[in-house]
Amino acid sequence: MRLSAKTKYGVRAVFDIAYHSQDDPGVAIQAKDIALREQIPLRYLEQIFQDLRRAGIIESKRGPRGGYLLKRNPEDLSLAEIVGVLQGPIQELFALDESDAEADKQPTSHAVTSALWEELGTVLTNWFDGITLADLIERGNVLEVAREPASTMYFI
Amino acid sequence: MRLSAKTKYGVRAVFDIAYHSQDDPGVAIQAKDIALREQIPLRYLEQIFQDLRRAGIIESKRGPRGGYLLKRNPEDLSLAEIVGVLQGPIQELFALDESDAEADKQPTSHAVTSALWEELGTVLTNWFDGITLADLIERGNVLEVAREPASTMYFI
DNA sequence: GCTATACTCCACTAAACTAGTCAGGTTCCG
DNA sequence: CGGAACCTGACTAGTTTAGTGGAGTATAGC
Repeated sequence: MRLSAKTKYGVRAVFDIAYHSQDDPGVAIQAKDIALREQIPLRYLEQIFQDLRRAGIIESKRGPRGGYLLKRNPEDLSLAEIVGVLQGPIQELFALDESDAEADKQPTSHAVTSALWEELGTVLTNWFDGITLADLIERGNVLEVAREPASTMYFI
Repeated sequence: MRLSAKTKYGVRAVFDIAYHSQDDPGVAIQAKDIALREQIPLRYLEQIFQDLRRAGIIESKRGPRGGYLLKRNPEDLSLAEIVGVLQGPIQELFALDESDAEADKQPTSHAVTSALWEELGTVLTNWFDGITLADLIERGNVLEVAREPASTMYFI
């Protein structure tokens, strides 16, 4: 039940976009740069971005000076959404299968534990819902996380 | 990151022991009966019980009239311990690997997200810590979960 | 319009993990 | 001492994870 690398990468990547476009939200951040800064395999990162794009969390621009942008304001983007896209809905992480669920209507021990997992799902969902990208940006600012330049700048 | 079948089985199995030995905590509950009631493959259940026994959560009695017993009072046994044995420590579920952890000392985006996962781990740990077997027994009593007789009773 | 750049789509795979299964052994109650 | 019940460790089919790779498409800038 470990948190998957995909999710960790995804959250960090979205944070990276948000953090590096604080001043100018209109400029696209390139996957190449993100991969470099965040230590994520480029091809894998591209795959992750496809998921996030299809889910409407980011949008993409092709061609030279292309890249990725947040589709919404950081204040309106919760961790729950990002994690939900990359790992599946949080509430379902602890849910039972269909087959198990049927047995739960009778008062068996299933009824006790399934209620438990559902509560847990709710606790987690609320936690993830309560954290926005804006919160993460602020944390980054407080910690004075370096805002590294884009790789292309080195070659001007 | 789904909750594994092993954990779900394990929690239900321990609950089953606790629930069926409410009156007489000294009597051993047999794996065969638990497997039957809780719909768990017997051989797999035995494997789970070995983990729990080695972790000091339950103890076993061999031979005829053998079976499994809680090693502690239900009030002193938290969900955190059971889940911790079967899935690994809860705090580590969201933790990073060694390799990632090194990068976190510098103020990079890693520092932001790793702090996040640590907080999440703490939230979860606290939640699991706060639920004891005694709580589950009470829930079972409230729901009037049937206390089925041992299978051996059918053959007297 | 050409071309380099950057995203896009789809297929593939090695390694790890999950959810069991199986065979044979040990203990100990009656 | 027989058989009920737990004990130990190996084994495996199927799934998931964490990538890699190739070929294609859109576009900015000359």
